[in-house]
Amino acid sequence: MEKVFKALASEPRRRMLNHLTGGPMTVSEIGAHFDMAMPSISKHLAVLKDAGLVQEQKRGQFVLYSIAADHMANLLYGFLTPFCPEARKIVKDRKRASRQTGGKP
Amino acid sequence: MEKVFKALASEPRRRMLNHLTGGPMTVSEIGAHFDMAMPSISKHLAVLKDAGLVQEQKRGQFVLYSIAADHMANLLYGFLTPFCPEARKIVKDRKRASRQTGGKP
DNA sequence: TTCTTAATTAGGAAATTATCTATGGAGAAA
DNA sequence: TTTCTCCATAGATAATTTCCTAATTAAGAA
Repeated sequence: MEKVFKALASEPRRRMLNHLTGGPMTVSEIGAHFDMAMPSISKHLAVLKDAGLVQEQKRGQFVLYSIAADHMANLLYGFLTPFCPEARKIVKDRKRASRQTGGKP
Repeated sequence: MEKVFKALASEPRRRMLNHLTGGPMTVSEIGAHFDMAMPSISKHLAVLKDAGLVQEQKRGQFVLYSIAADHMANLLYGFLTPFCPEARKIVKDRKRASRQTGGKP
């Protein structure tokens, strides 16, 4: 949770996640939406990856990043469980759905 | 969202929220669970309050803090909506339930 | 091979955050 | 009133985060 919330505690990183909802993107494509040097983009993506919020996939000389929306949802629902009883049910339902669609529970 | 995630990006603050699930507590009561000077406790609570994750209530010379679990859940479900379609339904259901129980939508 | 593009790593400056001690203020108790 | 308790604020310092430029690695293209 530490890494997750630290990763989300940055506006550029949250914007990157939003961009990635449109599908996988290369580092340059993502960077095109930001007024920031490329190494900074790369580092932000590394933080998101370290938190498990995105995945990377090398494609020749490119690196494609994609969002790990399911994992992010599981983490946040899990965090909410102690505070919000309904979250427990959501987590359970998600696990069941995941089993049926082939994800490991 | 910036303030919320920055507030949650701290282990002591997340622990404080967990302690508060047991009900309202004074600053000293909360601080008793931490090896930290009182002003630091006070500051962490101020950060949580600024993010809307707790409420404070003065009681004589004491200050009672309590968790704003509903607000926290609404914020996180709202954040998840663009990434996780089911979150939208949850937000909608919560709004409906809130209207029925007297919360303003 | 040599050149170009894509991305990361390295190093350092500036801003933010966390923590402490010391102090201040408001309410209860003596 | 004076004193004590609870809590917040102020100021200083150490640690962390963010961002840049420069250099490096890796893959394609010429």
